[in-house]
Amino acid sequence: MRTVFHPALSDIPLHKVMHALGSPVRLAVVKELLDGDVHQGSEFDFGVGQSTLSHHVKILREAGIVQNDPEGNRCLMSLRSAELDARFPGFVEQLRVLTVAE
Amino acid sequence: MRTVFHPALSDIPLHKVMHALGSPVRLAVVKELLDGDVHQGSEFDFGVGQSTLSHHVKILREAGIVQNDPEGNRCLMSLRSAELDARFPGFVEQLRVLTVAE
DNA sequence: GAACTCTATCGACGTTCGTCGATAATCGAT
DNA sequence: ATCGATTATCGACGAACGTCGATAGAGTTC
Repeated sequence: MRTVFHPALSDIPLHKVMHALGSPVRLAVVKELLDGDVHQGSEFDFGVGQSTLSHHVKILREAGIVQNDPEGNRCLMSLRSAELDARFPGFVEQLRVLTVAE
Repeated sequence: MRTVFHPALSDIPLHKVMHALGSPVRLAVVKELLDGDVHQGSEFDFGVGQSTLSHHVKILREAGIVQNDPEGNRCLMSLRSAELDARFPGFVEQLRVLTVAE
């Protein structure tokens, strides 16, 4: 968990963000993070194994969606709301609306 | 092109829409359709072959994003804006904003 | 009806994806 | 120092994806 690389949002094309959100598991993660809090990997249970969830989190991070900080043992993560909103204005709020509806 | 099946938007989960938009070619198609007009397959050139484009259009149709009508020889298509907006309020307008920015 | 245009489908191919289990590393608690 | 919890990485596997070229059908035009 050492070298946690977070790409600049300016490097992320829209289709990559869409692709990252195009999976039930990853969308579920994002939905949890939309409350703005910092969450830990172990609190999630979306019916996939631990290594699979870790994999999905990595994809969300590399798509610029999730901020991922190791703290002690745990995998802390949160939405990169401000940066996402600067790059894709209104998109985070839109996600909030859409995921509530589901 | 006979049996053009269009799924009900109520059957489409959000992650499927996201997945459909998670490809450069398909996003480019949608971007063109955002003007609200009816477009024809042959007017697009996104650097992929004809069969590939046809494939992508099918995916967009099956994701509920595109209305696809055969008329004579041609493959006419348009955004299912109203239905999308009913199912995912604000999303079409959001797409308009985001794709203009790119 | 012959030639041409537009499109869908097919089969193929390599690539990416989603998943798992096993392993190892790190940390906290005992 | 040991145990338990949390996580990242690895190797594997089948499934899905993106692409192509070839083919065939349906319309249009001549």
